[in-house]
Amino acid sequence: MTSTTPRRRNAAATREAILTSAIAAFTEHGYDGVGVRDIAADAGVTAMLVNRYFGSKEGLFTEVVDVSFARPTMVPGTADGLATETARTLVARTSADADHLGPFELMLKSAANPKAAEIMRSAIRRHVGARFTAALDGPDADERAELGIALIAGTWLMRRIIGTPALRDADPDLLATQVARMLAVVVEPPA
Amino acid sequence: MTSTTPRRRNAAATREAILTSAIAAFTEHGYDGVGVRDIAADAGVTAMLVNRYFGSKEGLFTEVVDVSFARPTMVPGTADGLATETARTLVARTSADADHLGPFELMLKSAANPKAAEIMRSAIRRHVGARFTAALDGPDADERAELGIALIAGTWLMRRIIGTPALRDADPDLLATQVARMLAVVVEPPA
DNA sequence: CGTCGTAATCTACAGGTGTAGACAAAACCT
DNA sequence: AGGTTTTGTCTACACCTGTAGATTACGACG
Repeated sequence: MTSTTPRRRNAAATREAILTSAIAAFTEHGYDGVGVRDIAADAGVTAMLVNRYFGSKEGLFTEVVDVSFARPTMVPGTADGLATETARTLVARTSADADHLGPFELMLKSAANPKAAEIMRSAIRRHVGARFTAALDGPDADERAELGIALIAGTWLMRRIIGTPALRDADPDLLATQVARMLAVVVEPPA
Repeated sequence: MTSTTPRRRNAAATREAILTSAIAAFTEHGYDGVGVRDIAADAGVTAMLVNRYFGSKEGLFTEVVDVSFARPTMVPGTADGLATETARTLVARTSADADHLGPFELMLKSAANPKAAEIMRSAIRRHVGARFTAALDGPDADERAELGIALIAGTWLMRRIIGTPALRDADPDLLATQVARMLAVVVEPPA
C-alpha cells in the first residue's frame, strides 16, 4: 500500500496496486517465498481479490514477469561501448547499497520453481534476450547474447544473493573492467 | 531408498541414507522445494529421524552443502588448459541428457532462501572458491576465481534451469569455445 | 532368558498454503 | 428512490509444513 489516497472502489487502481506489490514481493523473496496473503495485505486488500483479478498465484506471477522483464534494464540500445556500459551498470546495481532490484533478482529468486522457470523462459527470450540480441552484430547473436546474460546473472547471484566476499568487497572499477573484458568476448563480432 | 539390504537397526547407515537422499532431493528441488517427510520417505525412515540425527532441516542442509561442495567438480587442479577444460566439462554437464547434478544445481535451486544462501556462502568460499583460486596465478586471484564461478553458475542457470533455447540447442563445441574464451579473461594471469 | 539401551515410530500440534463459495456493500443507471 | 452490477470481504476447506513428546520394538549383553 503505497498510494496516499484511500482509494475507495476502483478496479483498475486496485489491480495495479496488487501488481505493484507482487512485483516487489516476488522480486525480493521469489515465487515460493511469498504467499498471496502477503501480497494482498501489502496492497491493502484481501487475498481473494488476487485470484479474482489474476486467476491464481501462477497467473499473477506470469503478469509480474512480463512487466518486470519488459522494462529496459542494464543493456543500452547501441553497440558502442556495450560491454563497458553494461558492466558498469551491473556493478552499480549489485553494490551493497543498491535498491533497484530488477528482473535478474526476480529470475534468480524464482528459478527453483519449475513452473516459474517455464514462465520466465519465454519472457526472457521475448524481452531481455531480444533486446540484447538486437544490439549484437555477427553470427550466433542469440547464443552470444544469452552467454552475456548468463554472465550478468551469475555475477548478480554471487555478488548480491549468495554474497561471496571477494566479489562483494571488490573494487568497483576493477570489477567492472574485468566483467567488461569478459562481456567483450561475446559482444564484439568475431573477426 | 537405494540400498538393497533392509538395514534394520544401524545408526551410521541410517544417517548416511538420510544424507544421501537429502543431497539428491535438495539438489533437484532446492531447500524450499523439499519437505523433511520427502527426504525421510526416500531414505526409508520416518521424518522424525531426520531431526534426531541432524537437529533440524537447516542442520541437515548445512551438512548436505558441505558434502556436495567438498567434492571436486568441474575445475581441474592444474592451470594448464584450465579454461578450455572447465568449459568443456561445463557444457557436458549442462547438456540435456546429463544426470550428474552437482553443487551448482544445488546452489541455484536453493539460492532463494536467505538462510540457505548464508549456509552456502561460507561453503563456497571454503571449497569451490578455494580450489579455483588455488589454480590461478597473479593478483586478485579470489576475485577472478569468483568471476569464473559466476560465469559457470550463470551458464548453468540459463542452460539447465531456465532452459533458454539458444543456449540449450547450441552446438556443444562452439559453446565450449565461447565459454573458454570468456573464462580465459580471468584465468590467464594479467600481462 | 531377561534386562537394558537405543533405534525408530506414532500421535499431535500450531501454523501456513492456495483457493472455492457465499455474503456484504458501495456505486452506477435509470 | 429503487434496482442492478460491480467491488470487496468473510468463512471455510483440505492439505502440507517443521518439530516436540511419548511410546514401541529391536538387538546385544550379562
